[in-house]
Amino acid sequence: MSAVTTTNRQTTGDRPGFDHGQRRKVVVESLLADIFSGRLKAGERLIIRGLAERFEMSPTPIREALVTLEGIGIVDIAPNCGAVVRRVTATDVREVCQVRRALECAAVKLACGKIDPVQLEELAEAFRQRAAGNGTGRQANGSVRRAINQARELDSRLHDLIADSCGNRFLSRELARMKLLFRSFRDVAWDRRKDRPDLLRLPEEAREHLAIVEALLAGDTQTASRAMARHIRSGVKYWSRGLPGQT
Amino acid sequence: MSAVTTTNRQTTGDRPGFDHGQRRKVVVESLLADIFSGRLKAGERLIIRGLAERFEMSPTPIREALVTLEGIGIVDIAPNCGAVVRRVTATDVREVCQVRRALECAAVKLACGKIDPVQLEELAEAFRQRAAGNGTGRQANGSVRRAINQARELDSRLHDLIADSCGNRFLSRELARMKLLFRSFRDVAWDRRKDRPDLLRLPEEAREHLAIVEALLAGDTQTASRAMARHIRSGVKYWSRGLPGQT
DNA sequence: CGGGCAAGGATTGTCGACAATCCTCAGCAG
DNA sequence: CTGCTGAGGATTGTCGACAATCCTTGCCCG
Repeated sequence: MSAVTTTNRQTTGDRPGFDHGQRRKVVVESLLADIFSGRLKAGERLIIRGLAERFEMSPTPIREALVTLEGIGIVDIAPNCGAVVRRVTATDVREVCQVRRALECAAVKLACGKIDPVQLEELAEAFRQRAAGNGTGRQANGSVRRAINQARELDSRLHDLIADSCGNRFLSRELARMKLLFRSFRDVAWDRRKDRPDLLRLPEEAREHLAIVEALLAGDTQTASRAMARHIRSGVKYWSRGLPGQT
Repeated sequence: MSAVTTTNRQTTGDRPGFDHGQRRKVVVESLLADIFSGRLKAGERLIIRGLAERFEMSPTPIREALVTLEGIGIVDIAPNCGAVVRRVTATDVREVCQVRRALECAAVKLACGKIDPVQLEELAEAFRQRAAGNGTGRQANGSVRRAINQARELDSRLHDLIADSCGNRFLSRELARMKLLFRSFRDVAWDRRKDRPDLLRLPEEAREHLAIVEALLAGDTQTASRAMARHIRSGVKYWSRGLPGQT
């Protein structure tokens, strides 16, 4: 009955002790993958016994994994009521984006001048190609999907590059945590608007990215930070559109 | 043998089911208190069985509490090796402070104009009294302790007021999480330098706080943010002094 | 005398059973 | 027909025992 009665079979129980001390981790990662891939949707209940059967292990490590997910902020656990994939509201998106903006701007400032120019130039070239906005809205469906996936890929590469180069592991970890939340936001938004994907956003986003990369190449801290702020602010508008207004 | 064989007796096991569904929370809060009060020190091992006996409950909720603490970032869990109170290095302090600075500045900008002026004026008055620096270094020991506690109290009040007034619950929660880390940093620093407490820091800190409050009263976003940045930057110097250099 | 090795103890990680709690829904009074 | 009540089932939370793993210590061999 659950949405996750898929063909996934976790072969953790092959021989006893195989994953000893790693079970929690396995479950956390698998559930994250389920959430981001859309197999688990916001608001869905995570029933321990079911998960225990699916992962072929006892409820204990499952519970611990849910506690971990609660710490990440992607799941809510109500005492005696169980865990629920967090439901995302427009307010949530706005709030998290404000925090993300502060952190990404800090990261981009720190990273400025520390990033390998070759990689930056590579990204810049990719963004330049997409910034023109050629081919908007008259492609085949598969092509659209691919374009979006490529855009996501590039987005990830840029933000990861900045996070990894900022020289602050704690900040990098926080951004990674936030990225998890974002991916679920993004997927929710995508899901709600899959009938009319906002293709105009793609070249716009590429231009925003390009502005960041060029500022980084020029070593202009101020401009890079402002470009990042603009980029994230425009992301908020896109992601929060069509979401329920309040908690 | 443990440092926490104190007189604390947790009366959770009075009658079965009293704390049903709340045990993890109880343990988390109690352990946090132990860490911040110095009863548990950085590097100390958290042995499940011992904690289970102390809290009069089974190992399961204890383990879950440790997983929660790991998520907060105050404890490290190595698979099959157990949980250890995180050892803080100067690099850690610097890194966390950079993140905190970004968030606190964002919060103070958001909160500007939204805070009750009466409470601000109250705080301002308290800081003005302390900013003069009267009575530095020639007080009785108990008086010194009290002065420090009052300073901490005021510090908490200001930062909490800002966090609560910024209108962003997510940001507020992140700041609260970070505050937990900070309290442990602060206490570690205090512990390492208890022989020569840096009393000069107190009036300096009061002046920094005062600058923030006055900017908030004036509704000057820019100035408030800059004052906050300065305040946190000078905190880093104080806290990271005397800590081990690297991980 | 130093280094590798194995047995032992200590500790963690997992399990399945049971108690406590919440939710649903049928039955009944108003 | 509506609202309350309470029994039943489903689910969570807790427990104590056991298996797996790691660390220490003492021994043996080179």
